[in-house]
Amino acid sequence: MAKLTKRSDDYSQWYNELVITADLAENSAVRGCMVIKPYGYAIWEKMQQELDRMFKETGHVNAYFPLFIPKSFFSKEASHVDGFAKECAVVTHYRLKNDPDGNGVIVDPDAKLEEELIVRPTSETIIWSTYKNWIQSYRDLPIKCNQWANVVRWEMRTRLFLRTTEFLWQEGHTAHETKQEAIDETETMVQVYANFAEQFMAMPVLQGVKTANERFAGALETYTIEALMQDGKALQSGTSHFLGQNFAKAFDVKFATKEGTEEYVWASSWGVSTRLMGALVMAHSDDFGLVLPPKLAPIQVAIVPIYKSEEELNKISVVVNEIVAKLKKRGISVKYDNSDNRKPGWKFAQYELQGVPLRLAVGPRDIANNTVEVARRDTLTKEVVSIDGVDAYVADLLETIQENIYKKALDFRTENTTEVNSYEEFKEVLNNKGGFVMAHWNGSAEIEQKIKDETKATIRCILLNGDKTPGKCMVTGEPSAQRVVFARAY
RNA sequence: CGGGAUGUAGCGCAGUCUGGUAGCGUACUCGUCUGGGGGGCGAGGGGUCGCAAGUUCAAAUCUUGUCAUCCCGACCA
Repeated sequence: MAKLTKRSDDYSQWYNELVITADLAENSAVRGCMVIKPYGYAIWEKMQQELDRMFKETGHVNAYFPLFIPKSFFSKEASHVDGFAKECAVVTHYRLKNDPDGNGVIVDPDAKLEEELIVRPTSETIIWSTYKNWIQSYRDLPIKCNQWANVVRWEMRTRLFLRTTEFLWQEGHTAHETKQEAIDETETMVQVYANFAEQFMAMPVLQGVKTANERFAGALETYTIEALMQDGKALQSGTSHFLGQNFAKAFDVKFATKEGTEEYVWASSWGVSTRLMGALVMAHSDDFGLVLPPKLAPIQVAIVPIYKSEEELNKISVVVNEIVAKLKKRGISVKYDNSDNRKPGWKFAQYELQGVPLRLAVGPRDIANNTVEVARRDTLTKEVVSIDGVDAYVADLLETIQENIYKKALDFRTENTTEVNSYEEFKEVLNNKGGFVMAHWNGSAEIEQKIKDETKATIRCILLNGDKTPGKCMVTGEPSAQRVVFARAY
């Protein structure tokens, strides 16, 4: 297998090669759609597992809504249509037939649907048309549903995990009695995402709200978590939307209050997608391959035996099997790779490429000395330690690695966050350094657009708990309430 | 949808200009020596050259058409 392109040579090629060679995903026969391979899917499953647990802890339940949405539902919320209309796949027919000219099958023109169906790009409309039937009184509220699903957005250009035509995600949709309750829910969920990103992905994120330009189609407020990739570009990694009463009004969802009056329901929606896989890859990995945080690694420890003869392997296996049993007892996922069709050197390189946090090697020398060689993926360092107590050692080390890669990412972000006070300085930092640029802005959509047109940088968010010192807009000199976060983004 | 490029073995590519036996690397199969960082040697299997028409004694190579993919731009989680 050839060496990866270096990040410094071509970051985007490095990413593409890494996703494929680490066996996470590949392009499929369908344009813009990917095949998530077992190793990549195993990481996604671990993400799902943790997120699902966090959703349930915060009072949510899972449900499932249809893939298809009647076209008429879509037109009910005006800004929502505007946002998604350009990227919707549409089902127009329900039957094929044999081509009378003998060229395989064709769409049967007699099987045209009376009402065309949209393949969901997101499910607000189908869900709110359903919630209408579920909600009569305040006693029916709140409703806090999540669904794990696939969605389709017909993108022009796609990249594995970062932007694909079909992708997997979860979408939470909640209905509340009061405005404040819906806002609280929106904020709770962006906090859940931030906790997940930091504690499990070891990826520091900024929390903030989007400007009107960047807001979700149909939302009154969009909260976001923004992560910084190693090439200095930002990646929106999760969003949580306060939808106000927009969808309740569009679908006529009202409830009877305690006082006997009738009110529209307040709503939120929130989601993260397989894009998180892209974030995970770009946050930690290096020129040797993937670096996975132990908490999300499908294999936390790989053990490679080094032997000449079969009897030597048997001796090693006895010792290794004990180690495996002890590690499993601690809940550590371990793979003893005693396959004989690859050489140790090949296995070392392979586990490195796939980001396995720890690799143990056991050979005749170790058997003689009662030792094992422990290699860390994050630092690429090796140590020889005693087999006695190796399980405790490994358990500690996995925690250390989790912390270390988080710290490394956090240091990187700190180094690549720059305050600027003039538009000149702003452009200079963007072009020469990248990263998050903290600058004052007058709050107008026009200036935001002008900056985007001139520099390709967008406002990633307005920090929830950032520095609130006022200043002057870097472009117009007008008053600004606080600095906002700019960056070039994926 | 605009600009650029590419379709030849599972993968990566050469061969195309100048038409004449289908090639290389890697992967795969068998044997053997090996094994503490992507092994060595020997033997072997695998391709209607994207598809369709045309020119020619002869087309991967020339002509026309067509399909697909990738990269760069506008859209986006």
